[in-house]
Amino acid sequence: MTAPARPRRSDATRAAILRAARERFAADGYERATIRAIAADARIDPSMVMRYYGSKEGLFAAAAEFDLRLPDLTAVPPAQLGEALIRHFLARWEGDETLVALLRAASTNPGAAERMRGIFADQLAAAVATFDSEARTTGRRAGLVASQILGLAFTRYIVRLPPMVDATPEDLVSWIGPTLQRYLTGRPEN
Amino acid sequence: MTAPARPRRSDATRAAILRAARERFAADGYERATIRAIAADARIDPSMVMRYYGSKEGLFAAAAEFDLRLPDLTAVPPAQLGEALIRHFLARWEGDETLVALLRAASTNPGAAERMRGIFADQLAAAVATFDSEARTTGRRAGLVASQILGLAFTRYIVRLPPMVDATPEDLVSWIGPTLQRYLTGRPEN
DNA sequence: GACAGTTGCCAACACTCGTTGGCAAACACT
DNA sequence: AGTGTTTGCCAACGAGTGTTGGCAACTGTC
Repeated sequence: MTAPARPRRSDATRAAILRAARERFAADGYERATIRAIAADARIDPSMVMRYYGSKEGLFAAAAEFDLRLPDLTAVPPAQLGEALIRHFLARWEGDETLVALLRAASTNPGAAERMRGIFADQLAAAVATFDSEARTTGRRAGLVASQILGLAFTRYIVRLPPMVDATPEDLVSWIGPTLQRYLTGRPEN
Repeated sequence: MTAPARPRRSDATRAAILRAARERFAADGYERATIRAIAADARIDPSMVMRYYGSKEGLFAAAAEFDLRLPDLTAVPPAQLGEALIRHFLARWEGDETLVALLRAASTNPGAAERMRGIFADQLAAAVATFDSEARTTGRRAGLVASQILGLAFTRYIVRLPPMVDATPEDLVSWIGPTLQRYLTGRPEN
């Protein structure tokens, strides 16, 4: 349908806009991140943003494209699933501010919340399903993992609770890894 | 300092504004909740909001006043601390939308984030300190508890992940109670 | 009944926002 | 060289924001 992706001269501008948008959305949330500010960061005119992305919603949709890049969990020893997951998420959060942008925006923007639901329903639940075949419990396990992962991100990157900001990745792995492990493979009330 | 709180005829109006503000802040977040919309809900003129609360920030500060009302944890058997806490939080979330308002606003409003830090640093950490005297670990335990509690609220009330919305309170107690228990009394890597 | 204080509404200000249309320069291609 | 397309900027529109000042109606007190 779309053109065969012939490189355009404006690709650099498009990328600059996207980079600035991710920064602003991550720092300020959806409504406080203005098109004008994003354009200023990218050193172009606000109208260019509209031409290339149609609207603010369109820009956000493009900027919030995200892949959790979950590893193949069937290759992980079952007893180390929790540790592997928390390590993966920590690395993914710190290296890419897209998830922080999505997290901040999801609080106030329905579209962002919908996207967040999609990511955790599709990608995370799918990964859990590779080793937990019981369809009824898969969703719950994925939801519980999401609650702890997003709570970690929320307290560490958004609210910036001092104890969570100061904790080293290893601290977090040793405390939260077992939690995820139980959510993934345990039974309640044990 | 302030007058001896003689009842004013406008107290009902003040209360109506506050109630409408909490609803709007909880539903829409800080920036999307407009003074005009809040005033319309309270069936008064927007200028009244300014007269009684000074500014939008002042209104939010008044609307986000919140007490976790944590019980005396020294009266709880040590082995049931986690369960007691998750039960208390679930009841507190569901019965009062102030915390949802604060949670939503904290994503984008620095003042709200500061308030959230204060609540969890002062009230929660203080409660943990009543049975964990080791000052160095108290903050960490409180932070971990906050991460799971806020993650639960975020996924259940804000993003509305289906598995977390559908879970009954008892489901959540049986899964998350043990997590809090370990954060409160356990050691890492067990 | 006169009068100060309170309660409420109306109209407007100054500003910012997303968004649009037009125009000039740079480019690509023949 | 000439033509159509792409890239970029400028100026502006219309809507919505928090906020302000003034004015009418009501309340309570002497």
